[in-house]
Amino acid sequence: MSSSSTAPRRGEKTETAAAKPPMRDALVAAAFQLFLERGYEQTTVDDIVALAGVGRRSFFRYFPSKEDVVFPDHERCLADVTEFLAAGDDADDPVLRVCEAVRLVLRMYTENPTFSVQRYRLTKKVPGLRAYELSVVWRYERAFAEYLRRRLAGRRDGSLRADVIAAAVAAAHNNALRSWLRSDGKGDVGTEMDHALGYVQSAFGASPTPTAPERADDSEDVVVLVSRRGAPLWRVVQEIEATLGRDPEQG
Amino acid sequence: MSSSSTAPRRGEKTETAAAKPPMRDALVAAAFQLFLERGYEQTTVDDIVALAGVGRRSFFRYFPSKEDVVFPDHERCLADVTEFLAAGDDADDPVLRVCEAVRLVLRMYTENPTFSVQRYRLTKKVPGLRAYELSVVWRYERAFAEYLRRRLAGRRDGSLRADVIAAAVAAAHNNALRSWLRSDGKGDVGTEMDHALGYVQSAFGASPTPTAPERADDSEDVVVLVSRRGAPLWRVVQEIEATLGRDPEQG
DNA sequence: CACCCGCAGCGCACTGAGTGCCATACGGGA
DNA sequence: TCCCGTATGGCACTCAGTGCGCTGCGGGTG
Repeated sequence: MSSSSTAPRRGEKTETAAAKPPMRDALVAAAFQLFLERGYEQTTVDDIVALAGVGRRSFFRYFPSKEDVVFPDHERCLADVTEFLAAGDDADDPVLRVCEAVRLVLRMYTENPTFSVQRYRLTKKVPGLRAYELSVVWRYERAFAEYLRRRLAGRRDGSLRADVIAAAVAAAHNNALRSWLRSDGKGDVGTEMDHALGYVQSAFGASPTPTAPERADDSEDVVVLVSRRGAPLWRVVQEIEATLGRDPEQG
Repeated sequence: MSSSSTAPRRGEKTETAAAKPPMRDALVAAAFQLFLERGYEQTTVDDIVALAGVGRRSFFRYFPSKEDVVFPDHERCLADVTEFLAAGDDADDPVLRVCEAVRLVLRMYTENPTFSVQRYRLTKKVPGLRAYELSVVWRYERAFAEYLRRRLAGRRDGSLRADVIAAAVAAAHNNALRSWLRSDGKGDVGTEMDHALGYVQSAFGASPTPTAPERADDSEDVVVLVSRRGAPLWRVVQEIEATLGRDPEQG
């Protein structure tokens, strides 16, 4: 399932090579085998440890709860995302930085398509797992929001913008990811993700292709604005600010 | 706490007036009393039913889980929101409709400020409750997204837009609500919520004050657009479409 | 070599949430 | 008076999760 697909039998000491934590992987493999053939709720932790040939207590040393075994790599991924955001340069666009960060999450899914699809089917059926996945996804969103809050600190509505943009990016990611998972991992997620994130960026006024400004010519910024009938002046101003993604008092 | 603040003693039959489900309210009151004085995890269901003077089995007849007693009115509110969205006219702006719907949720909080603030403090401290609240909030977001998906069906990126806008509206709501809850329920949530939702509307191209177009003069629509250096033509077109909130092939 | 120490896993017993089943009490209608 | 539907209480059970102490192994040190 995840790297080591066969559960090493108990008693084998120091496997030939690979698998740093054999026990952990064995538990994940055993758990998914049972989840897929009987269902999540019909599988007890005792069943899992019996199949894996380990003690019950060991399960809870590797996974704080039964739900955690379904998301064995999110903890690591969240750390990667946090680190990536912390290492960012203050020069680059915050929204783009978050969009790049969310691709790290996508990569975690695409690295193991069959595993991801199986998990998706599982979480779709079991309400408890859906709720748990929600709390997992929420932590990514919090990481995005906190990063944006730092970067937008001092700007008008910085906190609000941070929350909304983080939510929008996460939603776009989930939309593209779910579409890919529904199609059993076939198709080009990357392009779909780019498209979804491009929509978010356009909504929040970041240039859509910054890292590779396709066919950048030498034209200056052109300001055009859409105002509806009856929109008061302050709204027009706010619209410009929102589109520019910055406040008048700050560069 | 919620309507009936004192727990009716067991044995009293058919209270004088008010309180349709006395048992339910008594359980909520007893639960919060204990949660506040000992903490959530330090309170067992047995403690709650003992204080309320009812049988343990009755607790789980009214609340599917211990967590549910913390959010006693969300089920009703979710039904209200769903009904409100279903009853919508096809003429009005979908984004605005969702913004109105989210105000129903806000109202549920503001109807009982002290209760809401207490619950906020509780959920902030207890990770399990935060996770549960997440799944509750997620159901509102799903209701928004499904409504938007229906309304945006056929338009380009309809599903994507629905998800992203729903997430943005929910995030704006949460931002304003949390700010209000942090300040112990003081201050004008309504205005803050309007401001937050206005930001979302401006980002997704809805006119910010549609129900009351303040100072509507007779000016025609003016199209202005912000294009960055190097943005290709298709991006400019997409920007216009996004700002207008509709597709060229549709009205 | 003997000793000690730390780590990884194991076993056991316990708490507490959640469920199924049945008994009971109340109230209304035939 | 009997019957029946509903609301509640009580009991026993499963299972997730925890605390504690035991064991065995490997590695360092005298």
